[in-house]
Amino acid sequence: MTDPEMRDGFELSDTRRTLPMALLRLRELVMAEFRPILSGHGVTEQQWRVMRVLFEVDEITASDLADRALILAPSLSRILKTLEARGFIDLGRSPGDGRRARIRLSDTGRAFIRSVSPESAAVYAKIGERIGADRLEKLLTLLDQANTALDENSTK
Amino acid sequence: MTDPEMRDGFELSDTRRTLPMALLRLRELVMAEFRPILSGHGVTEQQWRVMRVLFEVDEITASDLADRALILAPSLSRILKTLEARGFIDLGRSPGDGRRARIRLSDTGRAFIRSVSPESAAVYAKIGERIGADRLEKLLTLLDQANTALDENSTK
DNA sequence: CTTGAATAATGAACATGTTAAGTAAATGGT
DNA sequence: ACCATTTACTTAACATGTTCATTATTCAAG
Repeated sequence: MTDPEMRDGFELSDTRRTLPMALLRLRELVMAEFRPILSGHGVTEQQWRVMRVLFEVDEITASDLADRALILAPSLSRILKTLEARGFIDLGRSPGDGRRARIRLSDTGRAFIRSVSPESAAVYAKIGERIGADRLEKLLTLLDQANTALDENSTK
Repeated sequence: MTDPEMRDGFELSDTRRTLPMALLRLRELVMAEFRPILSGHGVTEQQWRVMRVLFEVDEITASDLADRALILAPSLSRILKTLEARGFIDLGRSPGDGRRARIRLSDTGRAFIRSVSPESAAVYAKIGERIGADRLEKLLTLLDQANTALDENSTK
């Protein structure tokens, strides 16, 4: 414990009620439900995220993929190698710009997503029920608003 | 893109509006503000989290510390070694139970926390302003409620 | 057309996440 | 007292996070 008398306005908040911890805690609880499914199919959470994005876009650059999957470029490089080795994706180069990678989900990868989707969607639905549909909606909205608020005066 | 006609009630949500992604995205934005401070003082986010908890409890077990800092036991083992090598913590064994570790923040560690606290608290306050005080409160409350909802029928 | 700066991706090094296996100390029955 | 089980922690192995350096292209002057 800290001395209760030294209150100068710059104390740290209780670790149990800070935004970063609250976000991390909930995320861990949610992912604890998904992880068994994914590992049961032999993919990590991040590999799944990458393929999910690819499932939505048909073709994308590494930078854009990294942005949308919330994965740093160096991590993505490694993940793409793994996914290509498994035949889940096709890697190429952008015709117009030789620096850019062109990434696509293969038919195998697409079939894989489809095969895991029902389980994943079912778990997500169950989570939604436990939290409560309207509460979840409010939460997503607030998260989105906070996101926008912090993203504005960013370095971009 | 997926065929729009195959809607069987088990489709995946748009990756940009799922709870795990929203939580991760906001967390990354928040931590992006803190990371420069912490790395400027030579500690990682996780090391800081561990020391923050130790700052609050004076003495704790490895398991309990792992729970409160949201760090898995194997990671914690490594982190504790690092922190001990820097002289930030004192490691011992519980007198009553030889299996349990007894972990305490050293005076050096305590002084370190105090020296970084003002910057950390200032950043947290700035984030609170950007998001809005009442919105942040609502967010923390919702996060806590969702947390409780998912934690109840857990395996414990 | 050449060269220096910017961009996209990768490689390297170390810290952490994640799961499984291993070790040592307590616990509960017999 | 003995022994199988449980508990608390540690190691190991591999994937990812994080920062910095490097390579390959492209771009932008000049």
